Amino acid sequence: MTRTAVYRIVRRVPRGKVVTYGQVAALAGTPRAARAVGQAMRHCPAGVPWHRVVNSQGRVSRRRSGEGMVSQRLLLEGEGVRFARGRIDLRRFRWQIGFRVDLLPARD
DNA sequence: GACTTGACTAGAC
DNA sequence: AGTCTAGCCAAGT
Repeated sequence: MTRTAVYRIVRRVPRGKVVTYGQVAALAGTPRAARAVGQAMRHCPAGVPWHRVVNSQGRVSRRRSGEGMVSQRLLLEGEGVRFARGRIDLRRFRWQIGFRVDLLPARD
Protein backbone atom coordinates (compact mmCIF):
# COMPACT_ATOMS: atom_id res chain seq x y z
CA MET A 1 0.00 0.00 0.00
CA THR A 2 1.57 3.23 -1.18
CA ARG A 3 0.50 6.78 -0.54
CA THR A 4 -0.69 7.21 -4.09
CA ALA A 5 -2.93 4.18 -3.60
CA VAL A 6 -4.43 5.93 -0.59
CA TYR A 7 -5.00 9.16 -2.47
CA ARG A 8 -6.57 7.25 -5.34
CA ILE A 9 -9.17 5.88 -2.95
CA VAL A 10 -9.82 9.04 -0.96
CA ARG A 11 -10.41 10.95 -4.17
CA ARG A 12 -13.49 8.81 -4.78
CA VAL A 13 -15.21 9.62 -1.50
CA PRO A 14 -18.25 11.74 -2.40
CA ARG A 15 -19.28 15.00 -0.78
CA GLY A 16 -21.25 14.55 2.40
CA LYS A 17 -19.68 11.17 3.18
CA VAL A 18 -16.67 10.11 5.21
CA VAL A 19 -14.39 7.09 5.54
CA THR A 20 -12.18 5.91 8.37
CA TYR A 21 -8.44 5.39 8.14
CA GLY A 22 -8.91 1.68 8.64
CA GLN A 23 -11.51 1.55 5.94
CA VAL A 24 -9.21 3.19 3.42
CA ALA A 25 -6.46 0.75 4.40
CA ALA A 26 -8.82 -2.16 3.81
CA LEU A 27 -9.93 -0.79 0.46
CA ALA A 28 -6.26 -0.51 -0.48
CA GLY A 29 -5.88 -4.20 0.29
CA THR A 30 -3.94 -3.78 3.54
CA PRO A 31 -6.51 -4.01 6.36
CA ARG A 32 -4.12 -3.26 9.21
CA ALA A 33 -2.41 -0.23 7.72
CA ALA A 34 -4.70 2.39 9.20
CA ARG A 35 -1.76 4.09 10.80
CA ALA A 36 0.11 4.34 7.53
CA VAL A 37 -2.98 5.90 5.97
CA GLY A 38 -2.73 8.63 8.57
CA GLN A 39 0.87 9.18 7.55
CA ALA A 40 -0.19 9.48 3.93
CA MET A 41 -2.90 12.00 4.75
CA ARG A 42 -0.31 14.13 6.46
CA HIS A 43 1.38 14.79 3.12
CA CYS A 44 -1.85 15.09 1.21
CA PRO A 45 -1.52 16.66 -2.27
CA ALA A 46 -4.04 19.18 -3.61
CA GLY A 47 -7.19 17.69 -5.08
CA VAL A 48 -7.58 15.02 -2.44
CA PRO A 49 -10.55 15.52 -0.06
CA TRP A 50 -8.48 14.83 3.05
CA HIS A 51 -11.19 16.22 5.32
CA ARG A 52 -13.44 13.25 4.54
CA VAL A 53 -11.14 10.88 6.41
CA VAL A 54 -11.88 10.48 10.13
CA ASN A 55 -11.02 7.96 12.80
CA SER A 56 -12.98 4.87 13.77
CA GLN A 57 -14.93 6.75 16.40
CA GLY A 58 -16.27 9.23 13.91
CA ARG A 59 -14.08 11.95 15.36
CA VAL A 60 -11.48 14.25 13.81
CA SER A 61 -8.04 12.98 14.78
CA ARG A 62 -5.54 15.10 16.68
CA ARG A 63 -2.61 16.63 14.86
CA ARG A 64 0.76 17.44 16.36
CA SER A 65 -0.23 21.08 16.33
CA GLY A 66 -4.00 20.89 16.70
CA GLU A 67 -4.15 22.97 13.55
CA GLY A 68 -6.41 21.81 10.73
CA MET A 69 -8.83 20.06 13.03
CA VAL A 70 -11.21 23.00 13.10
CA SER A 71 -11.20 23.48 9.35
CA GLN A 72 -11.81 19.78 8.85
CA ARG A 73 -14.98 19.94 10.86
CA LEU A 74 -16.12 23.12 9.12
CA LEU A 75 -15.52 21.65 5.68
CA LEU A 76 -17.50 18.55 6.57
CA GLU A 77 -20.38 20.49 8.05
CA GLY A 78 -20.34 22.60 4.91
CA GLU A 79 -20.97 19.41 2.94
CA GLY A 80 -23.84 18.40 5.17
CA VAL A 81 -22.03 16.04 7.55
CA ARG A 82 -23.56 16.56 10.99
CA PHE A 83 -21.65 16.43 14.27
CA ALA A 84 -23.35 15.42 17.50
CA ARG A 85 -21.30 15.90 20.67
CA GLY A 86 -18.17 16.26 18.56
CA ARG A 87 -18.76 13.02 16.71
CA ILE A 88 -20.14 11.94 13.36
CA ASP A 89 -22.72 9.16 13.24
CA LEU A 90 -20.84 6.75 10.99
CA ARG A 91 -23.94 4.65 10.54
CA ARG A 92 -25.30 7.54 8.54
CA PHE A 93 -22.30 9.25 6.97
CA ARG A 94 -19.83 6.46 6.32
CA TRP A 95 -19.16 5.93 2.64
CA GLN A 96 -20.08 2.43 1.63
CA ILE A 97 -19.12 0.86 -1.66
CA GLY A 98 -21.60 -1.50 -3.21
CA PHE A 99 -20.70 -5.12 -2.47
CA ARG A 100 -21.86 -8.49 -3.69
CA VAL A 101 -24.30 -9.73 -1.08
CA ASP A 102 -24.19 -13.17 -2.64
CA LEU A 103 -20.58 -13.48 -1.60
CA LEU A 104 -21.22 -12.91 2.09
CA PRO A 105 -21.04 -15.98 4.36
CA ALA A 106 -24.43 -17.44 5.25
CA ARG A 107 -25.70 -16.17 8.57
CA ASP A 108 -27.95 -18.30 10.84
C1' DG B 1 18.66 -3.09 6.66
C1' DA B 2 17.86 -1.46 11.51
C1' DC B 3 15.70 2.15 14.05
C1' DT B 4 12.09 6.05 14.76
C1' DT B 5 7.76 8.35 14.05
C1' DG B 6 2.91 9.01 13.85
C1' DA B 7 -4.13 12.50 10.98
C1' DC B 8 -4.65 4.39 13.70
C1' DT B 9 -7.25 0.52 16.26
C1' DA B 10 -9.28 -3.16 18.96
C1' DG B 11 -9.25 -4.86 23.31
C1' DA B 12 -8.72 -4.63 28.30
C1' DC B 13 -9.39 -2.45 32.53
C1' DA C 1 -16.88 7.17 29.01
C1' DG C 2 -11.70 7.78 29.70
C1' DT C 3 -6.86 5.75 29.60
C1' DC C 4 -3.32 2.23 28.42
C1' DT C 5 -1.27 -1.16 25.64
C1' DA C 6 0.31 -3.86 22.17
C1' DG C 7 0.18 -4.63 17.28
C1' DC C 8 0.88 -2.60 12.57
C1' DC C 9 2.44 -0.18 8.26
C1' DA C 10 4.94 3.01 5.19
C1' DA C 11 8.50 6.66 5.07
C1' DG C 12 12.38 8.97 6.48
C1' DT C 13 16.93 8.75 8.65
